[in-house]
Amino acid sequence: MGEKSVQKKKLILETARKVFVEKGYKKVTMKDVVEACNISRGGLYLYFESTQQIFMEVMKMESQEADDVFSENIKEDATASDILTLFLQEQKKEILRTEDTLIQAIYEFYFENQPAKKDNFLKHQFDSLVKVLEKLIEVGVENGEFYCENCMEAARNIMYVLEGMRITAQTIGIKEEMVDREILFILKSLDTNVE
Amino acid sequence: MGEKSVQKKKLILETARKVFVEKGYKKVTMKDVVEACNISRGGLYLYFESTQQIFMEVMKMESQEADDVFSENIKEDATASDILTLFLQEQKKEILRTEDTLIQAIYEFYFENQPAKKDNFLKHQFDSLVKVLEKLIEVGVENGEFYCENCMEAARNIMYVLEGMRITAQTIGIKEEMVDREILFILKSLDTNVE
Amino acid sequence: MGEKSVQKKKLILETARKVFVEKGYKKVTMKDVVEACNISRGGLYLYFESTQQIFMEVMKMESQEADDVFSENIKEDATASDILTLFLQEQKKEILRTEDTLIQAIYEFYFENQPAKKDNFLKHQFDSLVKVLEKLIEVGVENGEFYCENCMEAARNIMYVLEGMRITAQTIGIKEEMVDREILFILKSLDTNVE
Amino acid sequence: MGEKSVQKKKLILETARKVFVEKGYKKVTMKDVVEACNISRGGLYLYFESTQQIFMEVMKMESQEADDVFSENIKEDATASDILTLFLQEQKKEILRTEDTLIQAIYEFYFENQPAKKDNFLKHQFDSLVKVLEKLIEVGVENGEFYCENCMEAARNIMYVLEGMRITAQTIGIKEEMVDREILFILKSLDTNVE
DNA sequence: CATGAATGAGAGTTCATTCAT
DNA sequence: GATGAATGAACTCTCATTCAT
Repeated sequence: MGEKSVQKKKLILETARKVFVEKGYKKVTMKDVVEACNISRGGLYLYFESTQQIFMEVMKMESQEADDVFSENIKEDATASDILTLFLQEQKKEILRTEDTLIQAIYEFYFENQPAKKDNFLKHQFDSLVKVLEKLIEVGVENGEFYCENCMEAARNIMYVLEGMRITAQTIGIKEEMVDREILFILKSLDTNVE
Repeated sequence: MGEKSVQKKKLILETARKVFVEKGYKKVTMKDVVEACNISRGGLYLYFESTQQIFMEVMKMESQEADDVFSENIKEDATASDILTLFLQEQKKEILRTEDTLIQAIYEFYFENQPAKKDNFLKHQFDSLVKVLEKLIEVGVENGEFYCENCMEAARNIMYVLEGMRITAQTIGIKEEMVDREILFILKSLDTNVE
Repeated sequence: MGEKSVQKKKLILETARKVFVEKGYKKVTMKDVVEACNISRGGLYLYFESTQQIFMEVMKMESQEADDVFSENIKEDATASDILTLFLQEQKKEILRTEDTLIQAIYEFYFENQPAKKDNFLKHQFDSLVKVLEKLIEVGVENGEFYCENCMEAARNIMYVLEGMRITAQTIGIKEEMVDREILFILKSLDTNVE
Repeated sequence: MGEKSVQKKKLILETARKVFVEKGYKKVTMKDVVEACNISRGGLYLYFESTQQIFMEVMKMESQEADDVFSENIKEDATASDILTLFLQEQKKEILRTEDTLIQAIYEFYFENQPAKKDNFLKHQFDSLVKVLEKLIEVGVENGEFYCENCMEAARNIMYVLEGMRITAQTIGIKEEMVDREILFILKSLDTNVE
């Protein structure tokens, strides 16, 4: 595949992403993508053979781009507490974002294409965030920033709370105030001196 | 609509439920329901005019049936701690159940049919469970069974954790062990004397 | 068929008439009639087996009722000219009436159920009106009221003009002014002293 | 749409025309057209989205083709009388033609799609023929070919007579002899020296 | 590589007609 | 007689997918 093809493929993925953001996963048809991309019906099939394949590549692209945003914002002299707060603020943003987000499409995708598959992007992300949090809490405890009786469980618990808010935001809606209360609750449970 | 019709309608709903369990919400067609019910194409339209309508009635039926299961199991002399434990065990069962559950379909439905509608069954259920938990914790604290610094937030936090596990179970999978750990974490955070 | 049945049949026909007035002939379904009549689906079939049959009976009913309206309005001492004028005014009313008229339905019916059938209600009506006009003109000529070079043809010609206006009114519309001009044209051609 | 598509579109219109000739307007379904054209179900939708659209284009095609037929037959040295006679002969042919004519379908179409719309093909045709006749009679009178007391009304009157015969032919039938008599009647009323 | 016309399977929906009650 | 539930044929419309150019 030449340079040009790579460009085109990328263009298709970026346009398709918008379609998935708009319509979720299941509802999207090859026709939708073709029309959004302004390419020919047959043309799309040269690059992708199903919406499933397209979506998987969209997610891959998405995760590559998103990975670094968080780490970029960490200052050199940041404390564990700083980093955790920053992380939770990022999560809050994502939870409350209702536009330009693939989250519904991703959930839908994993409903259809059941768990346990090796390249479960969602699982990978979840697990790696758990690890980051565990490390962070460990460091925070060592520094005396945090105090917790069940530190080992805290990281995973935080992730479930975040997931819970994420799905709640998508289905029954959630107010910013509620997200803030939960973040505070999390920080307090680590015995930080938040007010 | 006579007595017989009511029977048939119920039969359709029960059969349709199975279809939704199997295929989720969006994928289900009127044809699917027709075939599962072994009725004629036109026959279904005598009772329902869309899969959306069918699904909403299935949810209503489901919630009516489910409502009492929990309360039936509460013993006369149960402590707040007993009841909370029972509640969490019920939730655990639901979270881990991957067969015969409407959960994916419900999420899908609410992706498609956005929040804020008065008859948002999911929201109603969430809110009422929050209230139940709040009351329970309040009673538990009064009895000296629970101790917590942020009692007011605990109820809602528990719900988000449960929601988080529920969606996690559906998308990336969750092991029983993990659910147990979270339940324990919750109980410990209320300072019960769980070991 | 008992007295009661006769009543019911008449009720159906009257209601069905409204439906035909509203929707024309071809578009009307048995279902439409059933719903308009507030009777059961099966019930209608006890009396009629198709919309065609219903429509034919509606037309029969219609023609029976309409027959005498014209003759009732003729005064004892009316001249041929008076009667012709009265007739043309009646026709004008019918041509301009766009509500509560079966005319479109009737045309549609005869498009579908081709000419020459014995009981062609439209043909019968046309022919009898031609005869009435012929007689009228004959009398008028004898009385010296009318003068015409081609009297024998005049009657039929008038009928075609009226038919032409009738269909024009239904398809491309016609203004009252135009109808008046044609009526005047007809009267002048009979050399009446119309101004 | 390429050259080839234009060809195919035309082919569809020509085939569809036959279907409308055969079945009228309302009764024709997209399926009928698909089957008559020997194309695929979906194929037709690439070109047209409803029978209404198809029919309107069929009428447009028809009128374009018909426009010139009349004018082509007019000789250089034709008198007004010649032209009028030619015109009436053409009309006679059309009135008596019961095969291969769209007339019923057109009436049906305009029953359904009521008057006053700008692109009312029937109205346009009627009005322009009135004008042609008016001009013709004017010229004829100037030349001394015609004599008439109500020349201004004659043109429109002729059109109504023709329309009347046209609809009569379609509903209750008309014999050639009758058409001839009316044509003669018209010519005589213009005081031409017809025998 | 790219196009877009063409196909045909399949979903939604409506109704004439029947038939057990 | 009367009902209305049930059936199944027929129609509309949409798309994934192919293929000649």
